[in-house]
Amino acid sequence: MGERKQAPGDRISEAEHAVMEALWEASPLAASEVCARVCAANDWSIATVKTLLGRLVAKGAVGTEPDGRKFLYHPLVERDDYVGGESRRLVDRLFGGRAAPLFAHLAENEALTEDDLVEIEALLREMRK
Amino acid sequence: MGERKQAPGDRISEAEHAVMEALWEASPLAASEVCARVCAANDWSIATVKTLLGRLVAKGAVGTEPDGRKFLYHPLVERDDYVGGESRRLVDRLFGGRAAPLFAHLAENEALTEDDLVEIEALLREMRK
DNA sequence: AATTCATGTTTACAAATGTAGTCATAGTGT
DNA sequence: ACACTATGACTACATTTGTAAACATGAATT
Repeated sequence: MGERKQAPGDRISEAEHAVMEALWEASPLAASEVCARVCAANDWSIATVKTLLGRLVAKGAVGTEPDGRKFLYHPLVERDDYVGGESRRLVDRLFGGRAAPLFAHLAENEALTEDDLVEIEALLREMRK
Repeated sequence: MGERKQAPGDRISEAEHAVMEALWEASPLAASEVCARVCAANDWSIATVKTLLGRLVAKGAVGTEPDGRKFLYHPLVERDDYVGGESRRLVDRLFGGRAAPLFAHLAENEALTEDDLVEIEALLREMRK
């Protein structure tokens, strides 16, 4: 059967997610390199990053490979899976699993740019093909 | 400028959200009535519901009106505002504020039903009008 | 060899969250 | 009047999260 990317209870928290983004953008990275990419934006210290990395490893979302005396970290969860899971959760929780109301909401809130509209139209045509 | 429905730090948690859904569906409700609607589904006791209601009142998301010796609870936050805010947060956090990639994701994961497609197409036409 | 530095590990601690018990109090039934 | 019962308020407590310091260890530098 399918692959289990992550234990179900081990959700990635919001702070952890910022670290994941760094690793998805480039990996493997050392803790210091992750900090270089996220500490300023989030006003974190290296200690915080180390904690978050440790928790992500514990959750099975990040893997390590030794590099000399230190570790390099790399994602074990794919961004697509995470993002898809989170999107799905939101749609399930707020819209009873239906995507159309979400879309309607974004439209109402003017969260849709002209580019979005064009892209979505293209996607729709693609799906209809 | 715009209205501030809720202090920014006072997010509604997931458990609290279930209570809000009950109140959005029908209000005002007594605590026991809320429990009647959510306790079974979430395997909660009345005590849990009372705690959640108390927290929601503290957060300013729910208001009370006395009814004899008890309270009736009603939402102070509109569902549309909550849902819109959460949707926006997700799109911002995961898709850099762009809705199209979210849409693409839902499409990929087959999270879009035929009905969704039809509705979204209609919405698009509406926006183009 | 001694000092410094980077790094992973352990520990810390407050706030939020999930879940619920206890307590005081005010009606209800008898 | 008195025992129950429903109810809101207060208290409780484990877990998760955000944020970080302390510590041990091994490498780098002098």
